[in-house]
Amino acid sequence: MTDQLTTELPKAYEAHQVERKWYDYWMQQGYFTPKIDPAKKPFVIIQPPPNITGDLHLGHALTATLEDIMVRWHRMMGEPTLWLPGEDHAGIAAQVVVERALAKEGLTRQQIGREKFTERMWQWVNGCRANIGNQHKRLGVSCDWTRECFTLDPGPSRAVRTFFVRLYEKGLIYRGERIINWCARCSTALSDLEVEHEDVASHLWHLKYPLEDGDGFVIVATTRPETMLGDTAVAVNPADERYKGVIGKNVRLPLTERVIPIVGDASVSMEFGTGAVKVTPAHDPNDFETGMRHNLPIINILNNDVTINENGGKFAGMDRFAAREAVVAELESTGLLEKIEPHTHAVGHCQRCRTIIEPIARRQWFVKIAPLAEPAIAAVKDSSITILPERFNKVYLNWMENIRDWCISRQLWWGHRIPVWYCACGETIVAVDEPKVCPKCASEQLRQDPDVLDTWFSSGLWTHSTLGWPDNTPDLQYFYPTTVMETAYDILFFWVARMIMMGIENMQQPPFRYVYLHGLIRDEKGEKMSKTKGNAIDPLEMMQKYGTDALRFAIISGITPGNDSKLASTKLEAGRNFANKLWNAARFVLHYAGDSAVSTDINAAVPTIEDRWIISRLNTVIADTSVMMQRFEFGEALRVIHDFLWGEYCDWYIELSKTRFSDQSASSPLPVLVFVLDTSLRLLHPYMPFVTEELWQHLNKKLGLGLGDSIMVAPYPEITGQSPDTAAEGIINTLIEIVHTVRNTRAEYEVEQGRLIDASVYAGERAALLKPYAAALETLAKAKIAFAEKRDGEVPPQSLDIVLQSCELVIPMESMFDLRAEVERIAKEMAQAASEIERLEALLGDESFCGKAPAAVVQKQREKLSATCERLERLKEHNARLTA
RNA sequence: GGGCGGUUAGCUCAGUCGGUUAGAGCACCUGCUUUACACGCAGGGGGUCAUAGGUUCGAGUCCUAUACCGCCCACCA
Repeated sequence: MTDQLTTELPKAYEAHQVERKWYDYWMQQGYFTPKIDPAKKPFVIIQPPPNITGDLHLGHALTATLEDIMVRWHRMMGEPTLWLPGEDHAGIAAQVVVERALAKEGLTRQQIGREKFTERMWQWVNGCRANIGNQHKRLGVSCDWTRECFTLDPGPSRAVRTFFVRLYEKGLIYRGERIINWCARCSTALSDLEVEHEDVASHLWHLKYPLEDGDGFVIVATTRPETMLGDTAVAVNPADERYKGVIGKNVRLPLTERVIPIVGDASVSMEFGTGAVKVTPAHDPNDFETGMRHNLPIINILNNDVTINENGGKFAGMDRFAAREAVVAELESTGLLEKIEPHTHAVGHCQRCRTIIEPIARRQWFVKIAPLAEPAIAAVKDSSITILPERFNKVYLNWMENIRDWCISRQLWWGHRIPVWYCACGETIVAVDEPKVCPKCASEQLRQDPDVLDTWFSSGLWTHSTLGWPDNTPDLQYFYPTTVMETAYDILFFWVARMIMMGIENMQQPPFRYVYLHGLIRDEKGEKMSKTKGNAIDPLEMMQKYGTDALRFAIISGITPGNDSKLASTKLEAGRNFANKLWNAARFVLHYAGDSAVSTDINAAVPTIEDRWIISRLNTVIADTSVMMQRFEFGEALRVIHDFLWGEYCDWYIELSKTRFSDQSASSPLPVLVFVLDTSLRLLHPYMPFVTEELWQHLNKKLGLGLGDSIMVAPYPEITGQSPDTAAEGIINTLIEIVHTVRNTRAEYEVEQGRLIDASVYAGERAALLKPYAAALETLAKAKIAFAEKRDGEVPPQSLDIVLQSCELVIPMESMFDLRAEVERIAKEMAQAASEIERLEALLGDESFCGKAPAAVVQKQREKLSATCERLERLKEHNARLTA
């Protein structure tokens, strides 16, 4: 250990000089890996695996810090603590990143082919994972790197295939033609969650469809006129009087001249548009359902690149939006466009590339989710899982209770390949391991489904696939279910909900006890940070500039569960300043301790009142922060520790200790100074691991405390002795009040800095206990104070008599300044002020001045007058007190 | 259309079970080369807790409306 510590502490804390050193030390010692102890209940967090799409951002830093706080705290409490790190292959998001890199070389993934593309993906993964790992390490995360996982590792991949096969065998995975969300840019289907709706100002086109029998028109309203090329019916509400007679008749669909029926369907709203709706089963989820009910044909009019296909007749080959214009133009020229109304509606966009989504009926793989949702709903309702903050219960339940089947197949090249093989004989084989021959016809010509699974399909298994599932490993037995799932609220549905469903399905019990949802970090203006907007704050830069502990302080302080926060540089400065404050407090202690060993047995000597006070306060802080941390109120707990260390330990206890050091006869404050510092450092360690370790090691080593090898495995503080010590707190509060009052008075009366003020304090039975602090008061308040129980007789003339909460303070004014000189000075100043007022009044009474001078100048003189009048009043009051 | 959150000092935010005089950081003003720290010390100014009602001995906190800001969900074309 000796070589780890510099002998002389520099004047300011230099974060980057100590951080790397301690992280390496912790790693070498193997502190991050828990020991399985069947007698103890473990504390477990599975880290939300960052996407391998680039650098870590502040959101990751927040996640990592919150989890590290919990993990370090529980580890110090002696619980076997596992924090399991990993990374997510991130399906579409990562594929987009590499496709962009390819595009810079003028290539597309199609040009290089699936195999080469996958190779490129793996190259990217290897670089990116190493990078993410290093960035996490800089943040100080104490996770168990020996158990690090990647979603595409063999273990988790087998878990994915196993889960797929089991669900398929239970009939909960099926393949079918349904309306899916198609992204033309990504060329894949997406789940409903991956579509982001955004209001777009558009139009409602009213189209005239001629009745086949030549007797007028039915007018339909649509926001996507080009889809009329795929219409296979018109629907009206059977209760709608306007359309009573037309149900069962046919219309001639313009442009295509197909004859399609008019059907009655109760789902049609009579209030919206014209009450008649065109039915396009291939391109609208509603219409798809209507089509099923009425047995309508499904005519898909779009190619994968969302150009119109051969079903669109002469519009074939046109882009969807060009086709829209062309269709409208042609309808207009044939008199079949009734009108165009402005209309704002929500349009779906691809979450990853912002391309407008097209609903298309396609054959895809789906999870029948309602049976999985049912126990997941129950788990939250019966509080097997507690979601924090509580309000997200409602959000969760509302989504789960209205959940729709989940489209899990993606037409991508990056991800877990769907474990399904097809044989030319028509057989479909669903298996965990690749089949060699067709079980039906023994053919070896098997073709695997080309699609991959939604990336969240594997993420959902993460709580148990990382622990060895489907094998019943010792890790799985011991660490499942995990304790806390800590993540941002924006992936409640994507991830948390699915983990709950899959965890219960596979393990028969929920995957975690608590869900703690944190908010998003925004920039100084409150805007969401993003690389494209250029307002993203890079956590690495911040750590470089302010230190890791300062960054951790900045992102934790002032936050509350589930609420967004803003990060400004002032917060980072506050964190850095706090680290430096601690650093110097420790320097003070170490300086006075010298090189000799110090006892921290605070019961060895008779404690002074301030000793009892600081220990009582420390105990209260331990008790309060313990409750707060159990409630996940880390921002508040950090503030309490900060305020104690700065506002009580440094401002008062250290200041009081100075007089004890200078007084040979006084008892040494060192045992308590060291005890409280050691305890506070341990209390703070989960929040600011580096500076606390560095200082604790100095204390431990230099003072020969024998506390252990590292603060991170030292015990988390617990209350010692009786608490609170109200008697001691009362005395010290009185002392503090006296100091504040004298300082206020000094400032108010503009007493010169060095002048020693005389005062008497009448404090009842506390007087005797306060007396020993007379020397301290001379330093802290620059006042020579005589203590007595109570005042006998009147307050002497020309004295201030100040009644405080717990005592009375009398200050003869002649001790603050030379009375006669002060009276003279006041008289002179009063005369000056009076003549100034006279002059100003005359000036302002002069009509020619007020009339001709610029308004601003007049105003200025008026302000000067009122200020001088106020000053004169104050001088008069002062004078009255002096001559009373 | 449904749901949620926010509104507290100039700024960013805390505020626990409803309980004395509503807090912090930053900014601002005044004064300090006090031998741990100027990344500091001491002192100071600054609040109708969005608005209107209500419950209560007592409301920033609970209830009911309203306004503004933000977010989530949603297949009326």
